[in-house]
Amino acid sequence: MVKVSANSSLIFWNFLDMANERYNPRDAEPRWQAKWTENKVFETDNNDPREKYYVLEMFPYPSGRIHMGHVRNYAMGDVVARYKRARGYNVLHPMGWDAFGMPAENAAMKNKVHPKAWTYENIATMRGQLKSMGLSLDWSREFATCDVDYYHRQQHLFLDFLEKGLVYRKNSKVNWDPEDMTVLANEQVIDGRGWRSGALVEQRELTQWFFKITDFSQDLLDSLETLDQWPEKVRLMQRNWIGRSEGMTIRWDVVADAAASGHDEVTVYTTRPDTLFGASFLAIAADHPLAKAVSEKNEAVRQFCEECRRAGTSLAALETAEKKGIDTGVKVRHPLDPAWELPVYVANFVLMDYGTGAIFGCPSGDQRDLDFARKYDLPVVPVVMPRDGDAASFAVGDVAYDGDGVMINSRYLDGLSTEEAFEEVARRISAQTLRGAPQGERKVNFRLRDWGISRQRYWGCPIPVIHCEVCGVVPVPKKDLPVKLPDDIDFDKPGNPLDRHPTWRHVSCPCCGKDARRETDTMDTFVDSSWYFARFTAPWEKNPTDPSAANSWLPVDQYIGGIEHAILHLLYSRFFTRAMQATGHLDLKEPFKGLFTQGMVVHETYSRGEGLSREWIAPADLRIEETDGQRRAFLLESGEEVKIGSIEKMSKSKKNVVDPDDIIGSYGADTARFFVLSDSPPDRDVIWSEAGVEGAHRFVQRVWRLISEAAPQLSGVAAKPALDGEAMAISQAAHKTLKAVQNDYDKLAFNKAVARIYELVNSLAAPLTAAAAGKADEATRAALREAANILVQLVAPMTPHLAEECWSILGNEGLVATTGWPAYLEALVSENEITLPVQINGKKRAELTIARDADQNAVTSAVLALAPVQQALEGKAPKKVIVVPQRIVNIVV
RNA sequence: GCGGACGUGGCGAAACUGGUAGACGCAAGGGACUUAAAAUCCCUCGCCUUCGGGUAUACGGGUUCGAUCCCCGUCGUCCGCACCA
Repeated sequence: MVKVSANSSLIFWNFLDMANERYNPRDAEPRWQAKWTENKVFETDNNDPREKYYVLEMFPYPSGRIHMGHVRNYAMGDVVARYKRARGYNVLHPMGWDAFGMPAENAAMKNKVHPKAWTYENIATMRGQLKSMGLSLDWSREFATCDVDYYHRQQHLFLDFLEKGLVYRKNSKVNWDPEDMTVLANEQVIDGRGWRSGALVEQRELTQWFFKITDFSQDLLDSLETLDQWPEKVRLMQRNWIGRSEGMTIRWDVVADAAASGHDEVTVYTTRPDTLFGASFLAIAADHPLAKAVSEKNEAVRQFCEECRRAGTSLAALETAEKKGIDTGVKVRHPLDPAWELPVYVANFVLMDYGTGAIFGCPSGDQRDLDFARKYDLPVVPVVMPRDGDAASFAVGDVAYDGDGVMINSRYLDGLSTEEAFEEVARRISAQTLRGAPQGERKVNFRLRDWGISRQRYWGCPIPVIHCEVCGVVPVPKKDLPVKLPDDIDFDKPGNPLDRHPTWRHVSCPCCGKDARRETDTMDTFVDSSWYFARFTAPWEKNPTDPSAANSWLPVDQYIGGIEHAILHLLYSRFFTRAMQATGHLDLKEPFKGLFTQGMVVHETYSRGEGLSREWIAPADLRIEETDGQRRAFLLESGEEVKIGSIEKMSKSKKNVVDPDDIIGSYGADTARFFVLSDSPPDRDVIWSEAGVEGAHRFVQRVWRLISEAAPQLSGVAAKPALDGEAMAISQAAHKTLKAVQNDYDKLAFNKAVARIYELVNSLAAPLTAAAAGKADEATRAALREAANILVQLVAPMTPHLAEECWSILGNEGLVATTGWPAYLEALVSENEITLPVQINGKKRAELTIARDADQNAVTSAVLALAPVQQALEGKAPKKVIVVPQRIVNIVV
């Protein structure tokens, strides 16, 4: 694997007595990294007057070691940072750690290490790994979210949000793991059981802290339009998540009856008021107040509601659950016909936390309502018919019609379109009153819920409030911040260690001075990552931000990270930016101007055995052989053959991981960086393969060999592009590539940049070799020196160490890292003559080389004179000649 | 179920969003150098071919002088949301 040995001295290079050694990244990389650090090349000054550029990659969770996904993510960000720096921007490129969270507590329970020690040790390891990648980061701004200094400012923000009414407390249903005695997030509940304990998860009502993200629902939706440098996919996902719908609320009068205990109306939300005459029942959620009231007197209803609550947890159960309901006995009056009475059911498919927790069922227009109606034998009246339907014969069988169309069976609405009927019903019901208030109103509804941030855990940012029996919930005064996590904790028992700490929670009330207790909930770790990008702009500041620094650096110009954060992290950050604007910490709405979601690093899997006894094998433990096009894998130890399986995301469980340390150790950081950037488009998955890495490494060595061999001949001449003569081809290749690659870098098309650079190296190989042998004249050497410099600058963002090494041996002053981007010469990138493909009837039959600025007539007559064209025309005139300037000529015969 | 994306050689992919399909890399094959190997360099490489050419971008249609690109339909893969009223 390690191929960094010096070349055999037996090899005889007749033209060369030096620089015949292979490039040794283990020597060169640390050397250049030290040089960059020593010169503080990547430390950013907030007072630098140049135009700013903020590039940020999603900061890592300090899990222990970096993985290839990190390498790819950070390599991309680093290319952008180095490229923009060369283009003259004042670049901010910081790094930190998303350091709070469950794994530290799990490690504490399992290995008896303190979460703090575990976390900071991991950070130290990973910082070292990132540094070995040679990333152009401003390490002076580094922080971890578990630093007291950071969460102190987060508590400050919390208090400001609280004061602004953006934080509140309410009862809410949570997933409660009775064994671990903790709340679980939805994604931590698998098939109704806790992901760690395996215990059946219960739904519990707890008082929880919430951020009022719904205050911004409409704005978060509307502003997506302005994020034109975000992937359309992500914007769409956010749009769906916010889930805006336009409809109306309608109040239904309850028919006076002994069964209806204390409820005289039911409010439903609907997006289809036009179908009101097709209504045949109301359905309410099991948690609806009316359902609870009825339950007290009706045992059957109580049991049904109970059943619904139990079934609610697992997704699989929801999918397959039969639509079921139970008649409450309550009847309501139709809002457009007081004589019409409808039954009220409790139904298992109605959700309490969407709309009003109550719906009216229109079986002909909604498949679910139809299934329900058929099951309980409720009327099915078609009220909407497709435009081309026949009113007399139109009927609904087993399939509901939920499209637009023409109203039927709807009295005065008949003949109207669905939109017109919507308007008419909305108008009538809004004008109608029930007990002195309008019976309904137009309402925009959102799927987005407020953000519950309470976590019953230790390793998170403490929520800075105090509960006093007299004064109620009292915010911790800012002067008393930070509320620090206690260090002396034990994880012997399940549950929140803060809760059972002997002294921590006991505190006197800041208002009345009486004994009170601290809030023991800590914040969701998504809070930590919702504003770190703002903190990086002035991490030394005693307030959460320095608004002037935040306003000048933000928004982040290019944010790069995984698609898995398309919704939550990005939505929360967008909310936080708005909330911080409302509280004066910065003044903008959208934190991320450009967003790029990179693909994963995937790898083949290897295994032996079948089913339960299947055992996964790490790639490091085997060797691959190829015979007759068949690839086979064998264990290194025993030689036993194992099965080559599918290509999947690198994961510990499938053991198809490659450790970046191993790759950097044997091939160097440049090879690793270059490989993850080449081949696949950056937003797609890249397949890690040994052959691919070898290829990347060959490229690194090739560049070094070509340049270092020619360097003695080039370092003495001044770089000068050749504008004529033999050497012009060299300068043209370099300048054309320069233009193309900078265009690719602008678009983050790293794979295309790589391809272009390969082409340039291929075309420079022969002249460089000739120059090394002393067979190049002065002009050629000057052109080669210039071309070599350009090549080095082009690769510098991707393989920065190699670039510095080449830069230096070519005799250039200073560092590539601080050298400005070269400018291509227009004269060298535009050709005087172009070759046009000539098609006959759309098939290519000839080529025509002609002056670039030749007019259409000149092109036409030149084309018609071509032999293949003459032949095809057989003396006749062409039917049509299409000349696309600079592109193609097509002759129709 | 709803919404979205994608489908190009043995493989990863290009093709300036209607203009020479397969750049570049990987793998493979042949050759040079070498006692031999590694490294390096050169050549070949979608399929068929009677060597003129024919044919090919999941499949079937359409629009166009011209379609990987636009339109309609079919199949397949992946992703997001999911009882949303």
